[in-house]
Amino acid sequence: MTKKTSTEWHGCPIRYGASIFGDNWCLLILRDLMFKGARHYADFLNAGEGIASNILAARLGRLEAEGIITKRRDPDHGVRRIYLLTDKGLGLIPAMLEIIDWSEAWDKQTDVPTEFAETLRADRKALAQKIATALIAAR
Amino acid sequence: MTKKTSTEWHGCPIRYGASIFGDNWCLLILRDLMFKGARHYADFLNAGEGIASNILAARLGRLEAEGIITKRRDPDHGVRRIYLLTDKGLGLIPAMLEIIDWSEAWDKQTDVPTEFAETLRADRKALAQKIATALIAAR
DNA sequence: TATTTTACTTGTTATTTGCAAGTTAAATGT
DNA sequence: ACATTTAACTTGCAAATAACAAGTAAAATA
Repeated sequence: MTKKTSTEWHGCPIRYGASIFGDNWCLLILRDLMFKGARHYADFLNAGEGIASNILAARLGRLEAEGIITKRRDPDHGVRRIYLLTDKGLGLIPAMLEIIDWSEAWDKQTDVPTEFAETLRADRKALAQKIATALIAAR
Repeated sequence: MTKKTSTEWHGCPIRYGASIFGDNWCLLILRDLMFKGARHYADFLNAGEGIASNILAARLGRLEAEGIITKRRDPDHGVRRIYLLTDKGLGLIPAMLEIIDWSEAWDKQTDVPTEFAETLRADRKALAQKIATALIAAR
């Protein structure tokens, strides 16, 4: 990737979106934050995807730098840090839901829980809102 | 990434979606196919992002292997190949629109044409359908 | 005060990317 | 008919990134 920093970079929404979505590990971290209740470093490490510790640190740093997540001390356990989605991060929920819907539709091995799939089909916007509300409440 | 090919891989829609969305170049190729009328190898090469020829070939191969695009001879010019989105590929339009909307909302440098942005806000589903229909007609 | 928990770093090796140049097949020009 | 050009790749190599194993530091717990 060269210095497209002047013309194309600025202005293209996919180009910008790709800076977060165009990364395997970022997507999985966001998934864990949105749908699996992950909050701590160890939650991501042990999510079962086999991310390496240094890569995880790098990605969390990138997401934080982009303003998609925040890091704070865990009041219950000072050495722990809690990672949370910012409003900007919550804004990615609809895109994630579309990906889920697409995978469910086209990948035979994908298996979304029936209730989730139904709610998704019935009213995406409402589901996105519901998930966001729950995550905000858990802040 | 280790051999999660057996357990987690199967079943998780984000994990599957990440195989396409979790790649910078795939996203940009899809963008060019959906919104920029790209059809030939050279169109992607010269899209202004600076993708290397070998990487482009690898990504087109991956997308084809995943059933997201098809490759065919250009009847007007036998050495040329035409790359087209399959129905599965068209199914990614809604997810792309969400990413566009998100970037427009959160990135200051992103600048989506007003008309497009308005249509997007007004009725995403209709816009997705309209784009898909146009692409099918151009097949 | 010694051990453990938790979030990282560091060093090394393997894999992937990016770049420059080359190859092949079909079209076009002379 | 033959040489040149066009278009889609391939190949080889250097540079960047990721994966793996191990280690460190600060706060909690025993």
